[in-house]
Amino acid sequence: MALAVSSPPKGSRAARTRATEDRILTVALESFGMKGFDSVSLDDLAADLGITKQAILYHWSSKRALLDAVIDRAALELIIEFDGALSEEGSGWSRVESVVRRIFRVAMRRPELLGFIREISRIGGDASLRVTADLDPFVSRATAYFQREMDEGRIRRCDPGLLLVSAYSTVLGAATEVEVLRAVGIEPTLRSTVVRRRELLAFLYAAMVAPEYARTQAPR
Amino acid sequence: MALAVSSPPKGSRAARTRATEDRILTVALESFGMKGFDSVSLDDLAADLGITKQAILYHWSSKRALLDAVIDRAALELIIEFDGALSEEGSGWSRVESVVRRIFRVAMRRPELLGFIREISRIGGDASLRVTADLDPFVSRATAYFQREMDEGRIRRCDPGLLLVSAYSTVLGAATEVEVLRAVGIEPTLRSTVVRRRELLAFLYAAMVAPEYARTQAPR
DNA sequence: GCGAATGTTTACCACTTGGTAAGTGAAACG
DNA sequence: CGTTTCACTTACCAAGTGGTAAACATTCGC
Repeated sequence: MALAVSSPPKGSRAARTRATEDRILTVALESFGMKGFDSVSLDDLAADLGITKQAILYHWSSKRALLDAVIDRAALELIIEFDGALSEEGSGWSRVESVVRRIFRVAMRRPELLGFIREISRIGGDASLRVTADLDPFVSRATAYFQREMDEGRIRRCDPGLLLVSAYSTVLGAATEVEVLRAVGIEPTLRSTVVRRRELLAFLYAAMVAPEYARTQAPR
Repeated sequence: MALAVSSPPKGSRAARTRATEDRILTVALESFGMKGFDSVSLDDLAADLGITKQAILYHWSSKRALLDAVIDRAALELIIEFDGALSEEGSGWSRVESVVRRIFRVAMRRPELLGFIREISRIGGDASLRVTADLDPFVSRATAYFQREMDEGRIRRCDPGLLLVSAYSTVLGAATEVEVLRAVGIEPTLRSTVVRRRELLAFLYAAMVAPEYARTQAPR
């Protein structure tokens, strides 16, 4: 499926180069995230882009180098998607809720992004180290936020890192494990997604919010 | 890494055939689960087994047919690992706790099994349908169990299917997302795993157990 | 306007992929 | 004991893999 008909190139040479690399990274992220790194050949990518594989290898010296670039891109997009939520107004539960809603939105609209992170986890090695390094500032911000909320008694006290992992994998799972959902008889329609998000928020609310604080706040 | 030196074959011919197919399925499950279906070639598998790729193709007509067999094997092993926990003594929280402990044990000792299920979810299509069908009886039992516990007021009332998915992906995530754990600063040692399991049980307890029932039971 | 840098293509290459065909040695069977 | 069946190997093959070399076209600096 050649998405791009070779359109008349516009702008300065540098701009066009940037645009091409951008398109390659976008399509690569989508393909790697949905099908897996090894399942996508450079020829596949090139065909989707309407160019030849050697054009890709001109911009990155190897498939592996391209992967590194895609990792950086994915980390950047993840941070853009989620970091804002940590800076939003509101405190305690309302901010957690906004993060969850954002993850659901991403899972619905950009499943390849979350799939890609999972794929990188599986590849392991240098790739994992790279995404870990890329995401480190964001993770620090998130854990610090949790720590603060715990100190102020709005969130049940526990290990902030583990809380982050639990919340992450719970939301990611409920949002992305379509086949598992099917197995338990939940067809992934838009309506069912809304229901799932609501129930998941209740689940997380019960798990995270400190009981004393909960009494002063309505769950939703 | 040839695991098996070609040992002197023992037993009847039928028995040896069964043993060979068993070894192939075991190694295939491990490799597919850890590296992904497309990342493992038949030559790789054969090398690990100390046989030739054509020996594999003798038992299954194609790589895809082998995958189907591995799916059935994985589903069977999953059911063996977990179904027992549903039949164990105890009720309410104690039984949930035993299932969680079992998943953690599997995630620690057989990471390839859970990784394989996730890989199948990603492959989608017929493969997903097959594992879904294989696991259906178990899923029915599990949801029925949750339903019963809710009816008797021991578990917070909600959609049993979603509860299953949430619990599944939470535990699976905390148990298997090693790279994510590393990203938040938790090195996956044995000791940290024990800590994580304890915290996760508290997390699940808060999320699942009905408040009225909780007052009559100690969390651990 | 011209040579040089740049982005892309065509033409290859060595190697790996899943899969086929034919042969081989040992066990099963009469 | 002979032969037939079975589990497996050796010998291939066409298609696809990541990657290289060189030719080519466009745009930039001058």
